[in-house]
Amino acid sequence: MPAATPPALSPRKKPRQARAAVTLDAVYEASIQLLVSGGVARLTTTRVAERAGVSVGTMYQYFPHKQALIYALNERYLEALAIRLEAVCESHHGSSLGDMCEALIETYFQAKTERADVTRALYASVVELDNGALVANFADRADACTKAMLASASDATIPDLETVSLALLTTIFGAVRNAFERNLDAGEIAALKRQIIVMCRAYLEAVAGATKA
Amino acid sequence: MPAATPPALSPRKKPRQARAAVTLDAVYEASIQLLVSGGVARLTTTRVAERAGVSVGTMYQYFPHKQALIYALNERYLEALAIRLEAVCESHHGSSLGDMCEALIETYFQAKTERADVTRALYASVVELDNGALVANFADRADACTKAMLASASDATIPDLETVSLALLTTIFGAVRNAFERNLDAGEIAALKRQIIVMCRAYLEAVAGATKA
DNA sequence: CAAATATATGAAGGATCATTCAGTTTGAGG
DNA sequence: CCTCAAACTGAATGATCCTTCATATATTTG
Repeated sequence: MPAATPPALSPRKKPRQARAAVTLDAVYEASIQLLVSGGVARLTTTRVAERAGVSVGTMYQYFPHKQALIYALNERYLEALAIRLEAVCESHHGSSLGDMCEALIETYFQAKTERADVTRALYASVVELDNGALVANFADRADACTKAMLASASDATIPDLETVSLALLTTIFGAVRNAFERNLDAGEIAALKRQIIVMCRAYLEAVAGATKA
Repeated sequence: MPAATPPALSPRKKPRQARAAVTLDAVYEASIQLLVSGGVARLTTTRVAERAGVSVGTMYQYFPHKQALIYALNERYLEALAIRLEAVCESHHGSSLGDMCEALIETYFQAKTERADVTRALYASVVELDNGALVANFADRADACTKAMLASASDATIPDLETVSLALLTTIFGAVRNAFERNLDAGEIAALKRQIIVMCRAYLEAVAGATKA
């Protein structure tokens, strides 16, 4: 179930014709490019329209205001990210805790670093809006699929799944974010990723209850 | 050694008389209040001046532009935070790895949550400026004192101190940041803190080489 | 093909703000 | 008490930017 977008931030209308969809995509793409190249400061309605090759008025047919545009950008991004996480979690049902850890971390790091500039741009853009609902929805989905995965582990049972799952995700998400804040390069991030894997595995082993089989 | 503030962001002049110092403090205080109450959007030069009880012109005697003010706010905050981290690290030289972990995490969580509104406000304000130097300086200090502490552990020796220390701090800093993003309440944060302690201890044990004594 | 609907245009309105500077007040040193 | 520098004032300036709307064009439908 996709996030329940707050009415004040939801798009004005949906495109019904093909060219409208093209326009919308152009607007999204232009927005990302501007965010990447110059941060939130460069994201101007005029500039977005210009780069997208449409007029300002057109944008306002799809978004009631600039915030709604930024909101939509983040919504799309988080939706895609959530889908990837859900996919990897589901594909690892029944695995060992260690494999789950590794898969989860690899996937998240991969998703965040494969287009580092976009990641960075969106991290920054979030400040412009009330992202509570957005983050909450994403977090809920991530929590849910992670818990389901962990509960299906073949080698151990985890007590207090709720807490452990939260700690695990908070660590992974946070570590990546901090890595971006520190401006670590690709090599350093890769090294960090390996350490986080070691750390999370050690954590799960420490909290895992009765070892199966 | 305090950060080498980039010239473009450094204060215009330092106060020489007592009243000037009072003014500066009022400006800082007003800025924080505004940030807390309404986010970056409410941080207007006019509003800051008004709430601080001074005129706009006065502010511009101390800060070349608004960015410099925000920069100074974050600089002060990170300076205080770095000092606290350095203190706790130094006071735990010779302790066990487990105790170090706990102390570091307790201190950082405490520092960040005792005035959660301010923490949140500053997290958001950072987007307005090029905080690279600021973050880098803070990170270097945190890395340095953490490494020194870990190297002095009484119970074990850690190989690849550089990498391990980075992973440890990235995890702790990141987890806290993510907790704020998720809007966790005090109770949930406390629970998270306990898990992070368990996790980091398990990590250090996993990577610790030759156990001493 | 004609009416209805969807999409696009972009100049103009209106509001907000950062920043300046010419002039005033306050405090310190002699 | 007098002088000079430091500190302070706040209206005015200039620039930016979001948003609207009257109008025009394209597409679909009947």
